[in-house]
Amino acid sequence: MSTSSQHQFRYTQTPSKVLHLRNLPWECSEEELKELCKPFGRIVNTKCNVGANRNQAFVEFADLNQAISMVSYYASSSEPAMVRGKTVYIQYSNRHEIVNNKSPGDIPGNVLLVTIEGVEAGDVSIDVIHLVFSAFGFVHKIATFEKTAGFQIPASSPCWFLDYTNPMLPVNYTAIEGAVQTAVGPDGKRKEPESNVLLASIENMQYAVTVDVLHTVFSAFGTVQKIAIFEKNGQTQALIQYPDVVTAAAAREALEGHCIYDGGYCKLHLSYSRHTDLNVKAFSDKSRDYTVPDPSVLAAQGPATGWQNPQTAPMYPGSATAWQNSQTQVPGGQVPSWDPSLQAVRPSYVSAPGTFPVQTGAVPPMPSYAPAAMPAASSPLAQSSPISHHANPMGIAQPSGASLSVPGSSPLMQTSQGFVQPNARPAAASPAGQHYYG
DNA sequence: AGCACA
Repeated sequence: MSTSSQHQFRYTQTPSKVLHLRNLPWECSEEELKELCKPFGRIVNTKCNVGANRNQAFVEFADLNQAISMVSYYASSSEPAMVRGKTVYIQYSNRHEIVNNKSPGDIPGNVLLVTIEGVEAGDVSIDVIHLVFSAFGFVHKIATFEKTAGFQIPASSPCWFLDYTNPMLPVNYTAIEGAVQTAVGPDGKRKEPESNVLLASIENMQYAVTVDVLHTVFSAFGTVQKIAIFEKNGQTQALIQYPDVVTAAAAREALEGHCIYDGGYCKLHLSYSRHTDLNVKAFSDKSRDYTVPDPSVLAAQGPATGWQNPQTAPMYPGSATAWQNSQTQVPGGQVPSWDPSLQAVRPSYVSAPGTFPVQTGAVPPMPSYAPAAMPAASSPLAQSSPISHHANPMGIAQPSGASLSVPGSSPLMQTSQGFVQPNARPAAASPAGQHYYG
């Protein structure tokens, strides 16, 4: 036995600003502690619920004399110190300050642990969580998991993770899209739920696939709200957000397995993302949010009428409108306000999404616009020629305006010419929040 | 009823 432990219980302890209190009622609160001690001085710190029985505590006074006065008082008092009817024994602590080593969960930090009760798994999406907590500031990252037995997150359990801090990727979709596959992996439930957001993997990416290219390709099936491009295991992937599942399903059905360019280049493999609302930088080279009004034309467009609460809109298949499938139809009443104007730039001859001709050789009845009529650098969408597998008159213009000049490449995007004509886009007809390249 | 924290 060491001398220090012998000294631990000595009768005459050196006075300390810190008092050790024992025989407290179980889980004595800090308030109860202060009520007992504050008549003797100013309390600068406490530590409650100490010991296996959680019935000890420490109180630190601002001044040593205050601690001495308390000890002295009760040493000579006929009335012992009491809390909730229990006699409290008070001594000088053998330390001279309280160090508050709180339990991990009590340490103020920049990461909150949120427990959501009374919901089924997946009822509260990461998007909703993001929305809620964004009200108080920038949310850097979110990880969700199910706590079943124990407190550890098993490596095999689903753990949805979003990173909002990557400057290149406003959202680290790499992680979450990867998590989807492991989540539904081994137990046979590989069925991915439909989503209004498509995950596109681009194989054999011989040529650059830009946001603009993707926008053009995927706009053939409806309004593309947001796009995010990222790298995953050296492969380029992209997320394409539609307003609803129906449109996304149509696009997926039509585009799956097809190539953006002739010759098997930039082959698309499409699946459903777990996302319903992407959090992307509105104008970056790797992402685009078409629901955010282009600042350069915002003034001319008036108030934005984009999806202000987009994460809920695509959630209900019942609200899916018919116009995506029947593009000549006037949209129904539940269509957002910008939709009717969309019809103005959506020609009736664009075939239904299901028959969207990609590299299949099915040539739609499209007018042949003169490529020369198009501003050379105005838009990467500018595929004015009809479907042709023989030549790509302009190539896919890069954002810089330079042409790719890919011989023999015939991009998918040609079918989009009908409703996105850079040289004929009516300013008023462009749906609000749908300003493509201002 | 007798000293946290590492």
